[in-house]
Amino acid sequence: MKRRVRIKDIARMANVSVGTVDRVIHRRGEVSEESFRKIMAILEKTGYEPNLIARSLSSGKTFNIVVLIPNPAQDEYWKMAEEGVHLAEEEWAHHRVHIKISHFNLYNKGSFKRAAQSLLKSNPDGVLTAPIFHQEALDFFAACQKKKIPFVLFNNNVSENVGLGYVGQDLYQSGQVGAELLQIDQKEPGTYAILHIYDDISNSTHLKEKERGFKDYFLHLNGSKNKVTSLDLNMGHRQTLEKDLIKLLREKGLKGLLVTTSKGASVVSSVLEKHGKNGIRLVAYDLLQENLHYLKKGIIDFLINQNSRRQAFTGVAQLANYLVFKREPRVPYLFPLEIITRQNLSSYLKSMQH
Amino acid sequence: MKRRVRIKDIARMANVSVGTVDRVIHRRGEVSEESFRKIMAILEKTGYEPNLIARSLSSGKTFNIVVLIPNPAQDEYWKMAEEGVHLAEEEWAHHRVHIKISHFNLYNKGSFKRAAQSLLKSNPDGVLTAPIFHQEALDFFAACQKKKIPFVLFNNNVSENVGLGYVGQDLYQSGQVGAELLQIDQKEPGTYAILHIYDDISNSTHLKEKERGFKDYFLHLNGSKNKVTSLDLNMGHRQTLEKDLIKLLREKGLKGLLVTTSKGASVVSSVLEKHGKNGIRLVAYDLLQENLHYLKKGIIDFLINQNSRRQAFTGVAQLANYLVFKREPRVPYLFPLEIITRQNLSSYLKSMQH
DNA sequence: CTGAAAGCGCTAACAC
DNA sequence: GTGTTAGCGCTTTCAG
Repeated sequence: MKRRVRIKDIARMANVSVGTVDRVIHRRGEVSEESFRKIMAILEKTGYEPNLIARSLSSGKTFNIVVLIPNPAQDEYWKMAEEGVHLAEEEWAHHRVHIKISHFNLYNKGSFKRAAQSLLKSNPDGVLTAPIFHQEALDFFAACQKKKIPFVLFNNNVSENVGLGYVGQDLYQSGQVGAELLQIDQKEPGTYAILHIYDDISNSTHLKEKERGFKDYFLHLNGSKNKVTSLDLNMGHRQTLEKDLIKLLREKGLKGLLVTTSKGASVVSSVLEKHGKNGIRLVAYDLLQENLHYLKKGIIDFLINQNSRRQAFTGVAQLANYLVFKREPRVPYLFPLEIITRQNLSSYLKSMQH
Repeated sequence: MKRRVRIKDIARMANVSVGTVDRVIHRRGEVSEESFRKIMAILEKTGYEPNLIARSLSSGKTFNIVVLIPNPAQDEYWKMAEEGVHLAEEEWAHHRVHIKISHFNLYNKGSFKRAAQSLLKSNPDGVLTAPIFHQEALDFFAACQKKKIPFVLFNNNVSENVGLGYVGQDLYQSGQVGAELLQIDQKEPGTYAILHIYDDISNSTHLKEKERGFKDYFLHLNGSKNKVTSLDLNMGHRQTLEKDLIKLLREKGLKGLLVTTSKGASVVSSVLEKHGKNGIRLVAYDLLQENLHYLKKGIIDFLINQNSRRQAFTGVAQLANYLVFKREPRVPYLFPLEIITRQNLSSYLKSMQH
């Protein structure tokens, strides 16, 4: 059980001081050609690996990370994300990583812009955010770049991502999985709908990504004669929403619905429950309380778990690893598309306790 | 951004030295009533949290963990488990945790006993193992207890578990999920079979747990007129195996098969492929190469991912956390029952790269 | 009972 | 260019 080689060991072997070794390890220059070569050789030969724990302890740096996410009071999904941030906060506190959470209104681009503005003023060492508003996010990222503030995205990606990375699911594939779950074992062709249900305004560039996957799935299904539609519904106008929904449900041959927003599932579920399920399959997103309720009841057939909690946790970890240990995140950090049924639900709930 | 309070701060506030503070923190005694009280009060008030990183760095202790698992050459499932161990090894090396892997023959109780014996002689600080052989495992655990060696189980639990904890899935529930996946959207009652397929000998107390869940699922299905059977097949006798299998496949009304061993899936798949799938649903375990092949081909309909890699990784982590940071593992550490389909498979493969 | 001091492995400021 | 040294926060030994 031979111990790891330390800087001190390298120094002795090279007949130099630890200071010099440190300089070549960090390529800080001010080292003679000769020493550099010799030390590098020994580093190689011994397979030196720095003790990152000691490094972080000694460096004495502190880091401020800002997490910019929707207000958790508006949405259980974002509440779970915030929990993940708090978990990460505890974990990284030992490394002097401090986290500040900044909220914006999920349905108000202006609030995002304002929050982003004041965030920039505080000159954080890193930023984690969910780029819900496409254009506004791009502007923000440009500002971050100018100020050389590293940033990580989660929940949804933007194709122009120039940050440190993305943590989350492949939304296109997510749409495909949703489609598959609706279509499994359906013998007859029929109608399948993808529903975007939001509050107030649509901010849905990333929901369209799910829609693409959804539609492509049916397109590539060999010889399928299915009809595929999409529908945008506003939770703000509950009356119209229900009317539109019921109209859809009445359509003959309707086989399945995929609801893209985690919040929208309960609305659809309640209507479907009143109207009668009639074998119409329903797939939705995330382990929100209401969704669990309808899953257990059999109104929702499958949930796809986006795990905002772990996404946020991982997002912070990516950033902190970069700052503290200079570990460049491998991009993107893709999450599995977890399928939740009535039977495996409890195993997911239990595993979330960790 | 006020910094965390350190031992040094506490000491100053209490007008004592850091040594004394350390003594009360660790209840090492040799401290006057008065000092103890005063320091405790300050500890409380300031909400002192030790810096575990610094603690581990300073303590200078090294730990030897032995991982006792089946030979990875025998089985891809165990190969993945070993990968997880290696990952954990890297991660914990900074904390002076050394890991030694010891193999036994998956089909030979004697080899387990021997490996366990010699393991005990090395007096490790902790043990992680998969208790494949029930009775032998119990004997081994008793020995560990006597020598006060903490141990963690993974892959399958034993009800008499007196160790530090269990890392893995709930096998009873696993059987239920398997049953559900076979039964989803089946309109007519029919026959469902659970197959235990092993090499040489059966070591299957834990497979029976899956069987219990499987059977109970159908039992509790309201008003179901399904027939449920179980079958033990020996891969060593390929001829008999195929004959028995084909006999089963010919049974009228056969709707679905659950294969409990990850290795068995490919055998059943190949037979099913030759014989014709005829709408017989097949559910199996784990992301083995061959299983992926048959999943993509549509022979296997669903896989349940046991994630031996992450199980082993987590098992080591539980043990290391206990040894290094004295963190008592919350028991048991249950893993989700992940459902893999053709569409979400790639998301799992990608997410495994982390 | 208590304090002082050395040291874990590494960084960084400061001499020479 | 290079070596020395003082920490980072905590543990542990050794005087007293």
